[in-house]
Amino acid sequence: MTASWPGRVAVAVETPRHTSVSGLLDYASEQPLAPGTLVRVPLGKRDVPGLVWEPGPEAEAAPPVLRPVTVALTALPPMGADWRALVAFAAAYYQRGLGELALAVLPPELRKLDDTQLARRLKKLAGAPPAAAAAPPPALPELSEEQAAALAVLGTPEGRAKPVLLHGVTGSGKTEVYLRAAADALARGEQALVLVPEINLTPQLEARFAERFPGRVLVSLHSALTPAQRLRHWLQAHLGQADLVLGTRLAVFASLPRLGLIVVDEEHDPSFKQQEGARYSARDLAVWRAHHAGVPVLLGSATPSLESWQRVQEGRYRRLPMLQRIGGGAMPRVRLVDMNLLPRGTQERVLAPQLLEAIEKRIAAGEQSLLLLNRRGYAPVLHCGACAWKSGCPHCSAWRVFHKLDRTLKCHHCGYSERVPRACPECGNLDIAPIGRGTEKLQEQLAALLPQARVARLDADTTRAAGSLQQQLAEVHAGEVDVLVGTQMLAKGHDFRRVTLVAAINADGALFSSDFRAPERLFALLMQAAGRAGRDAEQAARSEMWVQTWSPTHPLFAALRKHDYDSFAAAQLEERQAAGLPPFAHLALLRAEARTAEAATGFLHDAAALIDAATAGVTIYPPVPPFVAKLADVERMQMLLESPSRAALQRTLAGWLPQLNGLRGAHKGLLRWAVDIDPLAI
DNA sequence: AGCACGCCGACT
DNA sequence: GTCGGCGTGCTC
Repeated sequence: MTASWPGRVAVAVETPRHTSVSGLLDYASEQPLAPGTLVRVPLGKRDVPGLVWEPGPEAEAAPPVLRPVTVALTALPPMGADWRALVAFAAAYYQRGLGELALAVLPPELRKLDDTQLARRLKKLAGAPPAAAAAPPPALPELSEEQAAALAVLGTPEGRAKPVLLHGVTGSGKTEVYLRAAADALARGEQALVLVPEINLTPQLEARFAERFPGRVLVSLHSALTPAQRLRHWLQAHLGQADLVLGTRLAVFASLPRLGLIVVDEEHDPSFKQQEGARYSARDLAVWRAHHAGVPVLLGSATPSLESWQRVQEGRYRRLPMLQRIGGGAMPRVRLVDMNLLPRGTQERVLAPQLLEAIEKRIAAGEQSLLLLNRRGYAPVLHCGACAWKSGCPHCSAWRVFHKLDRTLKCHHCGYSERVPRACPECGNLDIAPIGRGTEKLQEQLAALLPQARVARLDADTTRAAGSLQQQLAEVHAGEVDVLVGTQMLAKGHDFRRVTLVAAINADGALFSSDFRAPERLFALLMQAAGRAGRDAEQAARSEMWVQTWSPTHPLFAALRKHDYDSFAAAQLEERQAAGLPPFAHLALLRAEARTAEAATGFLHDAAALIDAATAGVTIYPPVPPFVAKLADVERMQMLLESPSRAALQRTLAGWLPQLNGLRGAHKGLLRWAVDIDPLAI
């Protein structure tokens, strides 16, 4: 709490919200400091970074004596009012400390510099020429009817008054619409912000923007940049030098003094939700930011999130359909393989014979096949036939995965890794066997089944080294690969011209998950995967999407066959409404971590007891363990809160979370807790 | 979250 | 005799 006072400034300081010290702290300052100024202030024995903020409501008891601001970094232009509003909104909505969030979304390098170092960097940036001599503007491709129609709508003020959902199938040319919309913003002298779900997707989009806008300053913002690059790009955006900012979810917090357009590509992608710390949704914040700044926001997807889809139904978003592929190519034909019909004992070992045959035909024709299996490693678990030992992780409630190439057992959750034992560690039996299969094994099997083919694998293990993803993709593009095996990272965005067959090897996993969003995610993934085939219109007619499934009668597959997102979405929304789930209800998840499950559960129970659920208009569910209950020797439990009213849920949380502090002492072994607003997985 | 203070076990 | 374990408390 703080009051306006001569010589006094309110500062948002990096302190977690669940401590008594939260919100704004007061400091003395001789010179008046504008809100948004970066400062360092004393806190206890430390010097911590902070941001000057506008004073909050009057405090009844101001501290008797104020400590002075240590230093103000006045070389850096203060963070603007729009940026502060965004951060303040996000902190309140996601229930985090203002200063904690504000400083977490600034480039980490910024806090290390003093004012003179900062001034030097800024001077260097100001001196840099604004990009090389303008290359000739490229010839613009002719627009399809749907692209032209979408742009016509976007060109009118009414068309931009609401968030726009660009519902475009893979290959329909959404990117061209982004480019034209960005061109409009640039022509108005404004900046465009383009968000993509994954770092992997930035280079190709960056290339297209760079080609289209020669002479304009384009910067990227994502966590794979070096600290110095990230600071430089961030500063270029903050100073208004960058015209185009392209980045992953963290870029939604970029400081953009001339913001004129926000694009969220693949808006349905779960990667837009931060899964640690402040668990914000960059897509939702993008919509808020655009609305607050009065600029258009463009959400693009072939399979929109049901949240966005429902908003279209309610008339809050405008949908612009783009359902034709450029060049008139058809979507690939979907072929289901009923795994129940395969001979017993063969299902786990090989692909369905008809799929194998189809792949062989592609190889003979010089075309490529893409096989998706969402499991890294050779086998998800090792098993001893004699004593039933399995390769569990000693630190997590999960199996350690057998990686054959480097002969290790690796936990994909905590990273614990050991050499594969020669014999069962329990009983000494030499006959320990892998169960199930991952991408390594699939690649091995394919190589044996298709000795004439060049079989490559692309997953997080093969792309660990910097640049290796781009290099492997280049090999695929160059036609040096016949069959490409990989995880879902293959399904996203990459434009494979020679691929005419895509197969999901084990599509079902998600269907049996307890997560209510599993069908939505699976449908999106399969549609996206299908979009990888037949990007070349000439081949589109012959291209196929194969799905191996144990539940061929699931309605999801019927919709997939027809590439019918609309009916799938309608059916899902009906189920969600009946069950009182998002987007018809709002969720928050309180997660607790402790030495023992009992401590975590006890804390959650006590926390629940603080709320009068009936009066609050909120339903509180009993604590349950998450999918991986123990992670790195920490036991975890979570408790779901649900309300049909977002406001009621927000009100409850705001009053409740500060009280949880007082519960800490009563639960021995409780390590920490956190709330996740609008959780994606429950 | 840091970083202190503070009170009990095995080491040079 | 100290070094150090982490419990509890404070930070404008």
